Amino acid sequence: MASSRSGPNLSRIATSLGVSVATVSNALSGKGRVSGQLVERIREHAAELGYVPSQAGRALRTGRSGVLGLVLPDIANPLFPKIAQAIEFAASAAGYGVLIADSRGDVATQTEAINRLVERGVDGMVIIPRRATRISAVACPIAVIDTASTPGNTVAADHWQGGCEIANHLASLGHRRILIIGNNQESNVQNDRAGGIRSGMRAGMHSETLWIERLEQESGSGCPLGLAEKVRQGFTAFAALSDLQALRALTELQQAGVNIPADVSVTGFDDLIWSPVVTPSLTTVRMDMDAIAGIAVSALVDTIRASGIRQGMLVTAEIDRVAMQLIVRQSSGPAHPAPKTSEMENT
Amino acid sequence: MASSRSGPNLSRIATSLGVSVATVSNALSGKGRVSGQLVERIREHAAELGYVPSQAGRALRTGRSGVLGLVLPDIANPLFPKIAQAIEFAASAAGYGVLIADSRGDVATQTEAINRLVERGVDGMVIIPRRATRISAVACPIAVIDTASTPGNTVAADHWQGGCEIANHLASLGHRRILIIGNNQESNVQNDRAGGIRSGMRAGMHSETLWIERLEQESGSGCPLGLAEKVRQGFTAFAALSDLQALRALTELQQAGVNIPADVSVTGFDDLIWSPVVTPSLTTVRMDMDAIAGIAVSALVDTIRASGIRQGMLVTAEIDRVAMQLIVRQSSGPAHPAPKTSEMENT
DNA sequence: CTGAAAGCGCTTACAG
DNA sequence: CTGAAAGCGCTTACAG
Repeated sequence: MASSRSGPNLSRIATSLGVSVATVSNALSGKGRVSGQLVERIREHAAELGYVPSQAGRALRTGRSGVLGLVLPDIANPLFPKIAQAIEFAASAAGYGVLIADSRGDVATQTEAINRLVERGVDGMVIIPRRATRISAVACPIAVIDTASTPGNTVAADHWQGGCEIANHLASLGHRRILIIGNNQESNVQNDRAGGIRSGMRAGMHSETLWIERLEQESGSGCPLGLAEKVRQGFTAFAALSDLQALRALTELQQAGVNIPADVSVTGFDDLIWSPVVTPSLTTVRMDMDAIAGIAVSALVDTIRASGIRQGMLVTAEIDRVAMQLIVRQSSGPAHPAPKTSEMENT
Repeated sequence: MASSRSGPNLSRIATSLGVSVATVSNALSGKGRVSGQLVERIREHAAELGYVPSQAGRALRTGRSGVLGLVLPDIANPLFPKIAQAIEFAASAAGYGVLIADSRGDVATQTEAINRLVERGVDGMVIIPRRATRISAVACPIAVIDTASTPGNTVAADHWQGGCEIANHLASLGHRRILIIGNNQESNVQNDRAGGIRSGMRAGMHSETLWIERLEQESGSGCPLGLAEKVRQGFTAFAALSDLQALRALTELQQAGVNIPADVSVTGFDDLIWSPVVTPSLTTVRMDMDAIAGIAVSALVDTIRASGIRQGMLVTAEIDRVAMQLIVRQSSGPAHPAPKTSEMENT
């Protein structure tokens, strides 16, 4: 039994037109020298027949599949829709398809996911590594999107600078005591963001950092963060390292009767889908995923086009960190010395 | 220039072992009759050499790419991570890769996205159609995931029954006046959910429905929903048709000083990532995406394996609607006749 | 400007 | 049990 393609192939077009397959191929790809008239006739006929070129044939011959892999070790990440959309868009514009692979949060399976993609013959891949995972040698060019501070990185949002934006914003509103709320202390991204916030603070400002995962290990998953107590201690700004944590903070504070932004300000990171929709809408910092995806994909594509040999190599880009942009919404406002702020002095 | 594969191929293994490629192929696939000893030697050697079979060669020969397409016309949808993860998992377990395609919300480009996948030679595809889009004939088997009430459907969550679950839950808590909050009236999914809620209400219960998109067309995007006013009118339960709208309702009510669940209950749909994390955590209804994806993918794979001819046909499954499961969390509680509920009588 | 031919890596009847 | 051979659809030097 042979292949079971339904549509016509080059050979069918060729015989039906009384020319050679080579000529048809050349006419369709615009490569070889074919007379204008013939080109037109061939293209017309191909369109009539509904010719769809076989990727398999082309891939086998050229050694290129025209497909890029996207490895997302944490597909449950709420940023995922934006990432996937941006990568798919950039890849599609460059003529590539996108094959996804997920390691379901398991660090061990990341390698397996990568191998599956290699077996499927991807020409290259975009990897967003889980936490501090280092990517070992892979049989194709790879672009890594992570924090700029991670070594072996192709492109990243400038999370540190994003943190600075938040700190500046809060400082200019008059906030002096900031509670940074992160999820996981091992995350490079979250660490950079927190570092940026701290480094962007002005003289006389004070910050503490609350890591939710650590707290939950002691107090159980979904436990309260005790933010009302922090308000009593004089914190007037809650700077979460992701919009998910910001949302958690926002609702916990609201439930405790704290008014946002009259009493305290809340900020997030990433401009996730709910940020503009909650009340009050969330001040946050956005990364330009389209720019990042565009840089990663074009670096990858350049390498693929240039190299005859498919090697395992980390691709680099000219611009390797993309600025984040502050989006001021209603959840942040001027700091008013709270009524109960008497304790502020003695800490 | 020939193909630029880096690794060894069947021929290399064959000559290096002094056997034929056919035998190597048979040994590796376990198909033809090869002596146990030889099989072992071949496998060992292949592993040593790090042999990775060429999908392109196999695809060209068999006419099967081993890849499934996933068409998501609205990749920004917050359900997307769950869908993509579930499909990828099911496909991967069945030995298939997943190629994603997005039409960026544009109805017109849906067809284009589908065509791109066909050109890449997918063996079949899973389509989650945008709104009420009908899928026209496609050159490969397709599985459609939508509402059960949509004609031409492979499998779906039973959104109607999910609505009933919500209505039952609220009824048993003593709620009588329910505000249903949806986004778009054109959505089949949202209509089914709303219909389920209405049909699940008991005698003496009353509901109204608020469509956000329509409201925003008049009052501008991001406008308040006026829920505090609804509370004054005696509504004690707010049943959103998605967790995103539930979140919007929850924060708007909290901001207005309404206590949840003491004063009113809020419920959602889909168990999105933030549902367990907000305060109070959100009562919602979950669909078993793994089950749905499993059914869609296996129906697809069965058809692909069975049919020699790659035709455009809608695949059907034995189970075509999967029950949704109520998850009771803290945002819903017993209805107390509110202090200002005097108006309840006269409406 | 056009065509004949080779070959990418694989699988599958078929012959031995 | 093992091998020789054909052929999937395409592209690309090369010859004419």
